[in-house]
Amino acid sequence: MKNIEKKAIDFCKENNQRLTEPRIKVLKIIASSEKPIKAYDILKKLSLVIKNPKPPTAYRAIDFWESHDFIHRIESLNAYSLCVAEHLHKGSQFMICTDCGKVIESHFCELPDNIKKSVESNIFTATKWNLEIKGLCSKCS
Amino acid sequence: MKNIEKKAIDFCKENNQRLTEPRIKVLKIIASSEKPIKAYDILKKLSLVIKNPKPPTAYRAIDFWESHDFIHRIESLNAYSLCVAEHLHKGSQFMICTDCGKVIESHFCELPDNIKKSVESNIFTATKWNLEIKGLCSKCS
DNA sequence: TAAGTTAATGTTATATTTTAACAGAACTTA
DNA sequence: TAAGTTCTGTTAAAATATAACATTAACTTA
Repeated sequence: MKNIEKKAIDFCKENNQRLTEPRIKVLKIIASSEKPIKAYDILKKLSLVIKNPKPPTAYRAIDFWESHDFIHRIESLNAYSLCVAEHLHKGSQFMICTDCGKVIESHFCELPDNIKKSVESNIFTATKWNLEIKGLCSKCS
Repeated sequence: MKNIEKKAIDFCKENNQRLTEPRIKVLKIIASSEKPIKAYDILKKLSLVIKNPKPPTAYRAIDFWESHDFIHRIESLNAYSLCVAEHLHKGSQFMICTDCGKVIESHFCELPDNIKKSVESNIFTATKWNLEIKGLCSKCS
C-alpha cells in the first residue's frame, strides 16, 4: 500500500482526528509488513524509530486504526494487517494457510444472504463481522 | 446439554480416545456454562473438583475437545463454548451482543456459496472456519 | 503377566498478550 | 491565556498461553 500515508492524512483531516507520531509510525509498520504482524513485533519495529516505546504506545495506535477500519485484527493469530479494500468496510474475511502461514484477505461489504437470514432469524443487528478460514493455500495443498 | 457425558463416552469409545478425569470435568464445566467461558474461569471451577489444577491441565483438556469439535473457541472473547450442533462440524458462527455479552451460535455445515466462490477463486482448500458477528441482540437494540 | 512403549497428567516456570492507572504534554476553544 | 480535552509516557500488573521435564497410567505384545 503506497499511499497509505496520504490516506491517513486525508482521513484524519476529514474526521477531525490527530495524526500523531505513534499513530502514523504504527500504521506504516503494519502497512509495510507482508504478513499480519503481532503487537510485539510492531513494538520492536517501533523501537527503531521511537525511543524505547512501551506496549501501550503500540496498542493505542493499533486500537485507533482498527476502530477506524484501516486495519484488521486476525483473531486466531493475534495479529494485524492493513485492510486491502479501498474503502472502509465492516466485514472482513481471511483465508489462513495452516502450512505456510500465508494470509489472504478477501472482503465483502454485505454478509452473504445465507448468513444474513441466519442473523435476522435470531433478530440480531450486525455491525461488524469477521470470518477466518483455515486450510491450505494453492502452494501447500 | 444433558447427555454430553454419554456423547463423550461414546465418542471416546468409538475413536479410541481416553476419557480422563480432567477431560470429562472440563467438558462438563464448559457444557454447564450459560455463556462462553474463559480458560482461567474453567480452571477456577476445575479447582473445586480436582486438587490444585494448573493451567496446562485446563488447556490440554480444552485443546482435546476443541480438536474433536465438541467445543468452539470464540476468538474475539478468548472463550470456549459447547458446540450446539448435534453432529460434529467444521464451521462455526457466533453472534455476539456487544451490549449484554450474549452469544448465540448458529451453524452451517457448508460455507455459503458466496464465500465458497471467494475461497475457490483464491484456490484455497478450507478445512475449518469461524465467523464472529458483533452487534446487538433483540433485547439490546 | 512382565517389560516395553505410548499417551496422559502433574508440576514448575516462564513466555506472550493486553490493560489499568496516573502524570504530564499538546492541541482546542473560548 | 485559562480551561478542557485528547493523546502520550511510564510504571506496573493482569490475563492468556505454552515449554519442558518428571511421573503416572494405560495400552501392547511377547
